[in-house]
Amino acid sequence: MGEKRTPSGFLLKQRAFLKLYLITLTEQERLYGLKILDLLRQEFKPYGYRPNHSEVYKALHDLIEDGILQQVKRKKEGMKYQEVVYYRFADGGYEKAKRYKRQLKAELDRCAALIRKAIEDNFS
Amino acid sequence: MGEKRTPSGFLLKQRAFLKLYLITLTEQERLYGLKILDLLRQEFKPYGYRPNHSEVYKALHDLIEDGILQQVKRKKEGMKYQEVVYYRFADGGYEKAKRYKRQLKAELDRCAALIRKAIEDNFS
DNA sequence: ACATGAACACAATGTTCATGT
DNA sequence: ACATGAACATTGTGTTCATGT
Repeated sequence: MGEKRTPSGFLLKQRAFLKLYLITLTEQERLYGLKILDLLRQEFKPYGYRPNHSEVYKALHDLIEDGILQQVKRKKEGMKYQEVVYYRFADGGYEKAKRYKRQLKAELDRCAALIRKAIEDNFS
Repeated sequence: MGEKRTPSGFLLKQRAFLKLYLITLTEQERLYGLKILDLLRQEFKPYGYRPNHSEVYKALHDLIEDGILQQVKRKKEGMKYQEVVYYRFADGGYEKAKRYKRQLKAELDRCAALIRKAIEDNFS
């Protein structure tokens, strides 16, 4: 019945990948949802990856649920009325963020190794 | 509405990854479904990846639909009665296989680059 | 028990709709 | 038009069931 589904451990999921970037972006500059989306699309364009807006929002919401980020509603630069949602680390969130990043580093290394192996095994 | 779903172009899918290995295994040794599964699980164990039997069968069936492989039902080594399903390249399948592998090589290179970038962007 | 395969169920993620500025 | 978010739909994949040796 309500059994857990055990992942097979293939490559990391897009959601986790985005969460990692969102944490790093929060460490660096203050941005809001759609601006982040623009930025990521530009960054990844040469890599053929174009995330969509929902994934970014869902990743942000995940990070809130994880207790890592919190929202800050602010007036958009220059705009009088339009309010947008910026993010900063929640109380104790920075520690959690560092832990999450450590995990993801291991995951990325694992994925890199898996792909390297596939290239060796199939193209040598 | 029967609209197509455009993939965002994140990492490659498990199915494609397995199809690549199945082609290469077909070039090398004659194996059947569950033996292939055993082999792959052993190979990937150090990488934390453990495919399940359904994915392997689905990948094999995909390759048949693609016109790349065909089934050969044969008695299992030593066994008198048990028939198992081996695979070989279908007519013209080897050419298709080479084309598929070329594509996958590009995909794997792309994924490797994406992961390398993520490591640089988030851990430097 | 091993082997193959289909059916089913849940998870990941892309698309559309709703709401407001 | 931009921005946020939820709802919905489809794909990807893990689990279970069916059938036969």
